[in-house]
Amino acid sequence: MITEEKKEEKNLNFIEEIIEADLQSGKYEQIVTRFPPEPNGYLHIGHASSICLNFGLTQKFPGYTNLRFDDTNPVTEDTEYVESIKNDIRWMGFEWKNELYASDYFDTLYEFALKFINAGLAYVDDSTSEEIAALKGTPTEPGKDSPYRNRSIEENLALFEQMKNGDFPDGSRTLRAKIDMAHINMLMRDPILYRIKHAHHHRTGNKWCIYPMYDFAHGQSDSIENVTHSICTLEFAPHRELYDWLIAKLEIYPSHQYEFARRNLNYTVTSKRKLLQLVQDGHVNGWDDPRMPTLSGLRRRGYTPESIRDFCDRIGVARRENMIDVGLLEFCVREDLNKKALRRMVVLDPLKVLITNFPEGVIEMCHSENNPEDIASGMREIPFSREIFIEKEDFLEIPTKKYFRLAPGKMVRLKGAYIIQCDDFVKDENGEITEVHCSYIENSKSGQDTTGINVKGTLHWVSAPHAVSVEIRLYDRLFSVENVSGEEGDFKDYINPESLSIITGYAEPALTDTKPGEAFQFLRKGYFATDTDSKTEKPVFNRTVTLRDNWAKAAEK
RNA sequence: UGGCUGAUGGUGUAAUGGUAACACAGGACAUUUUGGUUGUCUCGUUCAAGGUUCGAGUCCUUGUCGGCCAACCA
Repeated sequence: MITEEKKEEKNLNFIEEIIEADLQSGKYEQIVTRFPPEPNGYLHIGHASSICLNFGLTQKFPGYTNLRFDDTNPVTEDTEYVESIKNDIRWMGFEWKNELYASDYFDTLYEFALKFINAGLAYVDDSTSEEIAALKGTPTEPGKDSPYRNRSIEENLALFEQMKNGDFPDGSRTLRAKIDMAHINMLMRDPILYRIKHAHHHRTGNKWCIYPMYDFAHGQSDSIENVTHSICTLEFAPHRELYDWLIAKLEIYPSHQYEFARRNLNYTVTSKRKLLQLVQDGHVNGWDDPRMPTLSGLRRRGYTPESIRDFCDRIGVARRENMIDVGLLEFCVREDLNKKALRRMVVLDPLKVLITNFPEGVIEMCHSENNPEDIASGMREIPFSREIFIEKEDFLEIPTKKYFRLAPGKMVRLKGAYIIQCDDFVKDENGEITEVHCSYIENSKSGQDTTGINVKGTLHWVSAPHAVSVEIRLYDRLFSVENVSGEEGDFKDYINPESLSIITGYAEPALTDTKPGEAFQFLRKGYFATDTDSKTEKPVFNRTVTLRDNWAKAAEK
């Protein structure tokens, strides 16, 4: 027990190690982190890592986590996204201390800009974006000073005031920091601090027509909020130098930035730009399409927050490039659902079976456990009759070796009911098997079997007259290649055309009592979740994930 | 010809100068009224070359390979 605890404490990721050291040295008594989404899209599985990291840190160490919307670009942002983001974070099981917005600081940020101008550290540049780019240089060549770089403080003040007042059109002027056009770090070559955008902002409305850039808003917001550990992804590492420089020159609270590698999942994309395109071009049915790697899509698909948190724990946090197998995500949801999901029998591809020695018109009730992993979930009744459906793939005219399902002369157990033996089958003119004739073995009923017969196969089934038709949506991976962004050309060329197929299934009556979001295991078929489209008269289910299938694996070889 | 950053089984993550480990994936067996679950076993790893050291995945040097950096995006 003691060694186990010790081990758990010892296995810290690199950020936790930094925090542990900061706490131990007395640098901080508590930590403050923040989750800083831009409200320009829905949260996806990659964000889940960041959420678990930022919120998890302040569960593990003293302190708290804020939610801060990084809303400095009004043209792409919207309250719809704000709401979905808040909803998704709560669904994941986390609660923020303060709900904050970078736009709350626009006045302060404007003051900061003035301070910079007065200190001779910022200037208004009349150059076009092309001119700015041309003078910027390249990673190997230094840039050149803008002709507007040495305006007087008074002129800069006046011009910036006019920018704020809306005297200039979009793109005509910017406010730039005066740092060093020859700096080895491109981001330090007089970065743009403010730009003109005559656009309506989702929170400040039309109050502003100039908006701060990320670099002049993010670190400043961190500082205003006394964020101790500002955690972001690796591509922001070069920004850190600017982050620190701005805070130092402003002489404000020194937050510190730490970067970790974003988590990449194979067979999927996690770029808001690409996800937006999938939605807008109609390749999927919205942000919450169950094929989407968005949290709302995963939720609708049937993934549980527990399984996603477990996934994030397992993949950990590091600084190296990675490509995580979606198989791990699937493992996590199976493990969670195995404990929770009620078992139901649903035939997806029916084949009629006639129990020839079972009396016509008789209905016999069978019983089966709702979940063998959870005795408390109880039992349910299942009607049995002379005519049932089994899965087409569960009968073979000529069985292959090691096939222990139904075949002429063979016996199988019907789950929760009788052992049956196949006596005969019927083919249509196309050679298609349309019906199988069996006889049930007396005294072999589940729970009161006195026959001593041992069968290898157990099949799921449903009584034909009692079968309820339900809509079932089967999903496959959205992309057919492992590393979508590693491929040439348009990523949409790699969309899997068979990512969705809709079929009708035949369910036992107990399944009809369901509400959207509920999870079931369809015996031998997989985990399914009731869809938001589901109605009492027409239930709809999404396949979350199939069961592990060793037989299918063996059959492939 | 630049800067920053990284490299441990197929994948992801540990090992903080002292026996390279855990999980997933793969394979085998057992159990099983779900070919599920569970259990047992198994496979396989330090980018390379030098150096320091009694001892190097870890420290040093050089090299190789990967990622990121020239949006009025974040």
